[in-house]
Amino acid sequence: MRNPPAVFSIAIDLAILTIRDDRLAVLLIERGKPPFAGRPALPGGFVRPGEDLDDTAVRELSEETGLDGRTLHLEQVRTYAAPGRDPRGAVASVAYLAIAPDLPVPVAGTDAARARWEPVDDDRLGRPWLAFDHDTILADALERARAKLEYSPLATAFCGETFTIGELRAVYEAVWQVRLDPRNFHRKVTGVDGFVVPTGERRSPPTGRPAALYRRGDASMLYPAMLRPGTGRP
Amino acid sequence: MRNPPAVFSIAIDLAILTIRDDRLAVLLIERGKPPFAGRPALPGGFVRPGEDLDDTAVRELSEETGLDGRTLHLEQVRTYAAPGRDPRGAVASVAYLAIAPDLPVPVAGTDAARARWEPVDDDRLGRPWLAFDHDTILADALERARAKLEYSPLATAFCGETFTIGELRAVYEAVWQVRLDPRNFHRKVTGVDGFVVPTGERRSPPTGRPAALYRRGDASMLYPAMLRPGTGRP
DNA sequence: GCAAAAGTGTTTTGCTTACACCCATGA
DNA sequence: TCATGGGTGTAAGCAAAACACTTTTGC
Repeated sequence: MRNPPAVFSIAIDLAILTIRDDRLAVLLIERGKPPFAGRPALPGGFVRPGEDLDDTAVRELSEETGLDGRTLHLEQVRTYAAPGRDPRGAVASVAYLAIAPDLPVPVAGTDAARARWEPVDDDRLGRPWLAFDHDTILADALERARAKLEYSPLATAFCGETFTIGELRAVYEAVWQVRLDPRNFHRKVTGVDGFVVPTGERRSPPTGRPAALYRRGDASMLYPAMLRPGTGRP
Repeated sequence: MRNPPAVFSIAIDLAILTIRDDRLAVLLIERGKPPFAGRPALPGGFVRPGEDLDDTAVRELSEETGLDGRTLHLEQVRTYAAPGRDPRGAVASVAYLAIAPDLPVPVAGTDAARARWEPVDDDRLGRPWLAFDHDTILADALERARAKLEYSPLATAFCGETFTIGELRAVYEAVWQVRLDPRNFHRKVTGVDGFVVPTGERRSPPTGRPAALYRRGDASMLYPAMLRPGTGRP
């Protein structure tokens, strides 16, 4: 054939996000060998024969963090295959976004010793940081998460089984990097049909009135949407 | 290595959408050889060595339709790599969504003889239709287009350089498969900052008052958004 | 004049915002 | 009783939906 197809390995790279200390954090590993030895990178690994992409994502999530990808939110973001993006050769990367509740610490696992949570902020994303093109991948995954908070119940994936409205608000504030009015937020969230349902339980904060506990409802889309402030005009 | 990476060819498959006779249409080719010989399929082809995914998409678009991908809207949707999705072996497919103005007919090109526009409706998408997993790919690409009409000026990509508000409304109606109130639509569209700008010209329809012509503005996001009706509650 | 499409005005209803205010708890 | 976060009330402003109405063309 005059124009033979290129041949690729396909890697899955995971942007695993959580909220720690009210700040957005991403799980990174320190690369042990070249290329980019010693540099932080998104965890990931190669698709094996007979595996679908989602399977690889679940497996890598488990191997790198001990997290169970079948119970976590996990979604494909996009694919990167620019020539030269991986010095080792033709490697396409399929990026996945994963959302985890606040965890004690990266759990034991094959590669967990090299893993750590790192805070993410717009400042850090503006400067070169991660190995390969992982800065771009992280930025794209984060933008996906930011957008999906608006019209999907994704924010609940950052929370445990039950959560308070205040915790849910902390998720929105950390991911969007904005301050939201607690009073309006409360009304908005509880007014969206199927977003959260009260459990009847309460939880006492360190100080202050106990907050009602909620669990995730069955809505897959939010209506009305939780629109980001500032997306509008000046 | 105990778990060697799988090796893939990567294909680009294009969901090229346009509006013809006020109906949404997709460009399909008839497959000439097995697998799926004689079945309709999305146009596409393999990534070549040294090519980035976007480059392949632009090249294939040109080869199959004569369209210039550099002037058209073209965006990656997602990647499919389920084992067995291509009987020929390990082929991953990166789906692209392309939007074209109404064209006379698929233009001459390498494979253009096999290409044709086919109307798309929800009815047809419900039944098996295309080769490979292209039904799924088309459905995902279409949903992407439907969603982006809400918050981006994507609809203008279906129109020529200049267009009337009525033509723009026809785009929304065809893609969303709904009827929109012409009067409210007019006000909404012209009220969105940077969506459309008047050229000062007019165009006479077969019958009726001449409509003002507009061209695309410089907004990249719409505010307020053009929300789909019916997404809400009953 | 008539049909057809363009475009404006008006009213109702619902969501967002801003902010005052009350509630329940630990120290 | 005070600080702190939880939660409700209210009013202004904007946007969407529904629909009456006027404008401007071809025939």
